[in-house]
Amino acid sequence: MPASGDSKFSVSGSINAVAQRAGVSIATVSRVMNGVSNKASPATVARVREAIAALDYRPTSAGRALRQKTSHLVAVLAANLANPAMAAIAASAETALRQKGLVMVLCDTHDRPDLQDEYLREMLAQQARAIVLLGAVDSPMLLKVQEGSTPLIFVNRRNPTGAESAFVGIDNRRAGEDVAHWAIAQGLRRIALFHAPTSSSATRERVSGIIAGFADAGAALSKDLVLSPVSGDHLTIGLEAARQLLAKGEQPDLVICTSDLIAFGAARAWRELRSGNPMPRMIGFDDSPMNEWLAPELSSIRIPYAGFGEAIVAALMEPKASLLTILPHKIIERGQKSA
Amino acid sequence: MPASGDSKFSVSGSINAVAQRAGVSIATVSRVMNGVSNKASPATVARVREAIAALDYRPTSAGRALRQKTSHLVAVLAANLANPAMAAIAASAETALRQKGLVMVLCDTHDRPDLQDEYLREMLAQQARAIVLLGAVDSPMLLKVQEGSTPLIFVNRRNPTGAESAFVGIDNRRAGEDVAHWAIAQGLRRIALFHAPTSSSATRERVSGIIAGFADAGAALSKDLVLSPVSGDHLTIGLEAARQLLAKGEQPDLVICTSDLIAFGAARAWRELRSGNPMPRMIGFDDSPMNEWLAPELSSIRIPYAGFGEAIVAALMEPKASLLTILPHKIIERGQKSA
DNA sequence: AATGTTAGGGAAAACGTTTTCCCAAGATGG
DNA sequence: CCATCTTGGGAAAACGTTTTCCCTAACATT
Repeated sequence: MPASGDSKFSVSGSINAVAQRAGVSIATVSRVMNGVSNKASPATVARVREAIAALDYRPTSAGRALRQKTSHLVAVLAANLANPAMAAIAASAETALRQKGLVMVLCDTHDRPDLQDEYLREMLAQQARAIVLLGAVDSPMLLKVQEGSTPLIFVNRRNPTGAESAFVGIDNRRAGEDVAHWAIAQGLRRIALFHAPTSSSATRERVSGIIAGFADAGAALSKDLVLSPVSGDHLTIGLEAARQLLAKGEQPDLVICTSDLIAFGAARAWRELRSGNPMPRMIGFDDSPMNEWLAPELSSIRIPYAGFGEAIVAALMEPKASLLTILPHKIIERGQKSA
Repeated sequence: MPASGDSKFSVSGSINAVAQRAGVSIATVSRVMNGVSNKASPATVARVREAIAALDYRPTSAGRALRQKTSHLVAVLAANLANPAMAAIAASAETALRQKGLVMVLCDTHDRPDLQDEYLREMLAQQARAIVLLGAVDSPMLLKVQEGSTPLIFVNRRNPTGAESAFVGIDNRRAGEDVAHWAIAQGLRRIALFHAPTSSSATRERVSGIIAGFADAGAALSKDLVLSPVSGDHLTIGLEAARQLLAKGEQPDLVICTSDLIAFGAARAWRELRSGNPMPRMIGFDDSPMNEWLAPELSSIRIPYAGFGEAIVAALMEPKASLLTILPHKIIERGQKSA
């Protein structure tokens, strides 16, 4: 039994210093830290706590990770950090994870399968506690990872491999229908739809919801007002689509865009056109946090960013309880000529 | 000497599997991976490489971190991820780090000392290779950390503790002067200045540059057009400042804002004012990537986001060579009534 | 009084790497 | 032909935790 004062020399591992100061073994220190309740008397716990505080000790994560075969890292692989909506979701996730003592590692896959795979590999090597895919894309490693034991959580876009996986997001199909019904209720008749590639389930569901919504109301969309230019980012898609539409001499009452970024791009096309065509009303999806400040004319389907963090954490903690978390969306109307 | 085929049972540690397959010891596998050149014959290297590829092996980072007392993680503590400019810098950093085999851990300190400290602690525990402070705030842990051996890199804002540290950013003072000279050259006379709290060195330097620039030209700024409301985020600062100005019945030719976010907030005040006051010309700092699409009337000092990543990595690799990295800025003019 | 049972806590193994010693055999130099 | 390097590579220590055993006392139960 070491007397509580005999610290002739300190042994390696900072936990040793704590143990020495508290006059206990490192096993006890570890147990106190991890809240193993039935293995230490209140007095011992107090002594250890004091020592931890006094030495400002925090266990080195490598040692822990090595032993437990898992780290405190939670990987968030985002498809596009330049999208303020994704950044907002990431920020919310980070706060929620932090409260559980987890650390977010944020990566930008740029929607590229190869980069996503690279990150998946790396995060497996890091023994990430879980991997959150904020806009996943189909990729070879994704298949392998879901065979492993690392929890996978899909946010916004569903698992592109088709397997059933934890999902957090809004009901995109329903949101699409809501937009259609709203447009009809507003008396808007000539409707254009600009959308991203349908490889993303979110876009696919939104588009089908919109089309179905109009069809149900007997006001089917005109095919040649539905545009989906192949192009890199959403901003450019919007710009391109708008140019194509304008080139046809069309002037819709409402432009529906499957993301706010597409709407931003489209708006630019009308703005740059000095020929006096008025900008049509527009509605997007996501309601980027900046909209309130920068896009006063853009209506949007607001997704509850702030809620994503909690939902992700819940999906992580209760893998089975919440396989599917559908958050509520709502239409934010802006730019009415008269209210 | 194990025959290359005798894998009766696999030993723990995936590196063992590789070693067995290649018919060498784990030491050799490790050496091959880490490029210790003089310790393996070309034939052996080839066999090991083959085994690594075949087994899709990647060393577990915990083992490595434990032994080497450092990880591949580079922490980036950002003051505000909702600011698209910061997000862009983070994205650039991530790409650059990735290319060096490093992994970025991105955290949002919300400009709060307590959160910054919490993250600093955590990243020390993670044995982060380096800590990048993208907008640091003064905090107790910061003092301690700089006594340690973990490299600290300050981006945008200089080390608030006053100690000399690696810095990456633009010449804010000079940028401020440039804005003043540009305004004068444009013939703009009645100038308002909205700025954030001067606790940030970036803001401080910008403000002093602006004031000096006007003073040098014999056109000193009028004190009561310089506004700096105390308020949480920059958007609100801008909104508040504009409202205060409008309440005074002032209508400036140009509003200079020390960040684009402030300008966004200010613009909103004018927009919401239905009394017909035309929106003055505005110029901000940072030139958020979205400006090109969303803020066609806002001029701005563009900082080269894309260059930050490389600069940060350089500061990391050559600690002494590049203690101070000053990147070039440039004025982006927008919203001239006639060009 | 003998026998569980439980609370409290220590010793040591285990986790997967990297790296320090070692060592054998061939090459080189005298 | 002996001594000395060099080259190639293995055995084992070390890194800082967590966790599995183990042990001792004290207490409760027959």
